Formats: sequence, structure tokens, C-alpha cells
Amino acid sequence: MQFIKIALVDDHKLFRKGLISLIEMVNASHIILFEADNGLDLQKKIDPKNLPDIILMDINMPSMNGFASVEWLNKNYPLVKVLVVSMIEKEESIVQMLKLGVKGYLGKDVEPTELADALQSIMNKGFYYTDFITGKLVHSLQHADDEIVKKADILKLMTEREKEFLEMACTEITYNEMAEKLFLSPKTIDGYRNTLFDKLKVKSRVGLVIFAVKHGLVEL
Amino acid sequence: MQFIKIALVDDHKLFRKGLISLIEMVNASHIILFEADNGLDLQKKIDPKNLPDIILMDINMPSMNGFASVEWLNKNYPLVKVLVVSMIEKEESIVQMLKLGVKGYLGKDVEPTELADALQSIMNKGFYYTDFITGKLVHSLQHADDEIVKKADILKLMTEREKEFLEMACTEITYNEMAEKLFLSPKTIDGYRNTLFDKLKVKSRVGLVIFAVKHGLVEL
DNA sequence: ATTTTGTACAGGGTTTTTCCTGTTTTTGGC
DNA sequence: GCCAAAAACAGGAAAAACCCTGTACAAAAT
Repeated sequence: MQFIKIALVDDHKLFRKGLISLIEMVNASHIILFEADNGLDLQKKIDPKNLPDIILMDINMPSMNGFASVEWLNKNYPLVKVLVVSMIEKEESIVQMLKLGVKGYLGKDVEPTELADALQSIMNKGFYYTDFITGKLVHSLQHADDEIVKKADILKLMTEREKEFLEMACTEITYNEMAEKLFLSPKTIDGYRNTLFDKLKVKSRVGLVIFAVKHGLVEL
Repeated sequence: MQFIKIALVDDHKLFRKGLISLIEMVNASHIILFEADNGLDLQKKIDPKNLPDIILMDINMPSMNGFASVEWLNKNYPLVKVLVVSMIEKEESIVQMLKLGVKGYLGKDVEPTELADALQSIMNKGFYYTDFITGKLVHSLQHADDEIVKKADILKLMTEREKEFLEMACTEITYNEMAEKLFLSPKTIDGYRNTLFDKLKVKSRVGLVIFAVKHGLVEL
């Protein structure tokens, strides 16, 4: 057995240091190549001549998040294995990460020993998927039809005008005021509303707001 | 010098274990009394006969978050010092925590050594406030007038019924349906709406939703 | 060249929300 | 026991939101 070369990408320094300390505590056969604050930092610090075997990757990060980072890794260093370590346990995120080909996904409630297991398993078998993850995956397959509309597709679904409308709909102004501001007839606003109701499958202006917030289309 | 008795409240097990590992690594004069997943868990695990000197507290937690936990501690164990360790760096959260009397606030970017410094400082001087935290505090004082309504005060401002109403208002159901569901007259719902419009200084149902989302009163 | 799509608008309606001023009952503190 | 606040309710009215069908025109896709 040889050293497993590890890199960490997480914007939470304390967490990173804590992870390192845990890894070193459990097993001495790991070596930490480098740490990065986010995907951009990873691009700077990764060394093609000394690639890590496994990258521990967070999802929520400034500048360049986990999804973008894994996509970049897939294009540039497809042999580097990624183990996601994130407090995000939304099915959507898990499934999206698995689609990107990550080798494992550890949630917030894993034991430190499981981390070591995961690293070993990824080195030996090439992956480490817990029952929890497999469960999420299966469930998402079964409901793949009703999540037709996903975050990325939504922006394509909506026209520029509709996005503009949606932003203003998440506001206390009335539709008539909106029409004035945009130099449009109130009936045109009516039209945007109705097509968006249709596209986003909501039934009221409140539904629009909820949708926009849920999908991060507006920041409040 | 004697042992510093420490407890951790954080729902992220890996982070907890990592923190512990860091603490033990830096200095052996600390002893970990217990760990808790959230405020409720803390209430169960805290032992009046063997209180921790310092509690490392996260903010974002299920069941009972950091704010509620610190409030509970203040009432029941006012002598226990709290050091917040959170990735939340919003001024609002920091200021609110300081108002609750926490002895320190560590953000995501602190060095492990700073953690040890903070613990020592809290034991010796009773507090540990970084320039970053002081800066936030001063800034918030300068703008204290335009944050008249704050998260903590809002919950007191609203009655139970009004909170219940607000949650349902962040939904696509109509007020009439709401009345049916709650076995109330639509006119009663009318009343809740109007008093909340007043209290929260909003002008429409969309305003209610925005308010609720902004202040984390509803999760979407 | 034809169809689709985005944009903009309209008539004519119903439903829901919003606003006003009131009353009654219940409940928790002092 | 009294008072204040909360909870429940009501009539009446105006404004806003919602729904349906249909027109027109330009640009882009097929």
C-alpha cells in the first residue's frame, strides 16, 4: 500500500484543518497535497506533475462552487477522483453531483471513521456510495419525470422579458405600476404573468415569488 | 492553569470531530465534556453538576438554532460562556449574537491557532472579539436607526396565530381556502392580514412573502 | 417559404385581495 | 374582578389579480 494523495477544496478554513487533523489521526497513509478555498483557487494550486488521488470537495463556495469545480476537473483532470463532503443534503444536489461522476458523497452526519473508509474504498474500488446516497439516487430516478424543469433549464425556458417581469413580480408594486414603469400596456403584463404561470406551473403571484426564491432567481 | 471544559453544539458531525481534533492537537489543557447536534440536544446533554466553561456554538441547526440555544443558555446557565463558530458572517447575525452576550464569534476563515487563542482569551479575559467583529459592531451601531425591526423582535411582535397565517400566506392557497382549513371566517383571516401589514410595514401579500423569506421565517 | 416564437396588446369577464370601520368573546396579568 | 390584548367576526366597497379568447407583427427557426 502506498500514500493516498489528497487535496481539499472548502472555503471554511476551520473545517478544512479539522478534516486534515481527522484524516491524519485515523490513518498515517494519507498525504495532504494542498488546500484550496474554492474552485478558482484549486485551478491555481493543482499541479499536473503531482496530481492528488482524491479531492475532498465542498459545494457551497464563493467564486466557484463545487459543481463548477467538478465540471472543470472532469474536463482537465478526469482521472482525479472527487469525494464530496458537504452539509447540503438536497436530493437535487446529490443527484447532480453523481451525474458529474463524483466517487462519493458524505453528508453532515458521517462519523470520522467513515471518512477513512470512504477514502480507502475510493482508492480500492473506485467509489464509495452509502445507502443514503443510493436511496436518493433511486428515488430521483423514480421521480425523474416530475422534475422536468431544473434550475439550468429554467433560464432557457424564460424569455428576457419574462425574467424582467418575474423580478418585478417579487416586489410590492402592482401590475399596473409595472406597466407604467416598462412603458407597456397592463394587458401585456397580463400576458407575461399568464405565460409564466403556465411555464412555471404556479397559480398565483405568490407562487411566482416562491418559485423565484426557491431557484435563486431573485436575491432578497 | 487548569483544564478548560468545552462542549460543542453543531449539527455537522465531521466538523465537530474536526474541531475536537484541532483543539486536542493545539493544546492538551482542554477537555471535551460533550457534543450536541442542536439546542434541544444540548438541553438534554448539559449536566448542571458539571457545566462546561465554554460552549462552541453553531448558528444554523435544525430543531433549535444557535440564537434560541444561546437565549436558553442565558436563562438557565448564564455563567456558561458561548463562543460562536459559524460560517454565517452576516452583520445582522453577528450583532444579534453579540446582543445575546456571546463571548466571541469566529467566522469561516479563522486559523486553527486562533481558535486556541480565543478559548484562552475567553477563559482569561472573559471574551475574544476580533477586529472583524468589532468592525461589524461599530458599523451596525452607525446604522442602528434603519434596522428598526430585527429578527428577534419580530417573533415577539407577532402572535401565534399571525405566524401561522404568515406561513400559509407564503403559499398558493387563497385566503378563503385558508379560512376553511383553519375553521375560521374569511373575515378573521382578513384581520390577521391587516394587522401583519401594519406590523411588518408591507403593502401586499407579496410583501408578506418577501418579509418572511428575508427573515427566515419560512423555509422554501 | 412557412411555421414557430417572442413581444405587445385588447375586450370582457370573475375571483381575490385589499381597505375601512365596526362588534363580540376569550384570555392572561395585575 | 378589571383591563388590555388577542382572537374571531362582519358589511360594504374599491382595487388588484386572475382568466379566457383573440389580434398583430417581426424575427428566428425549420
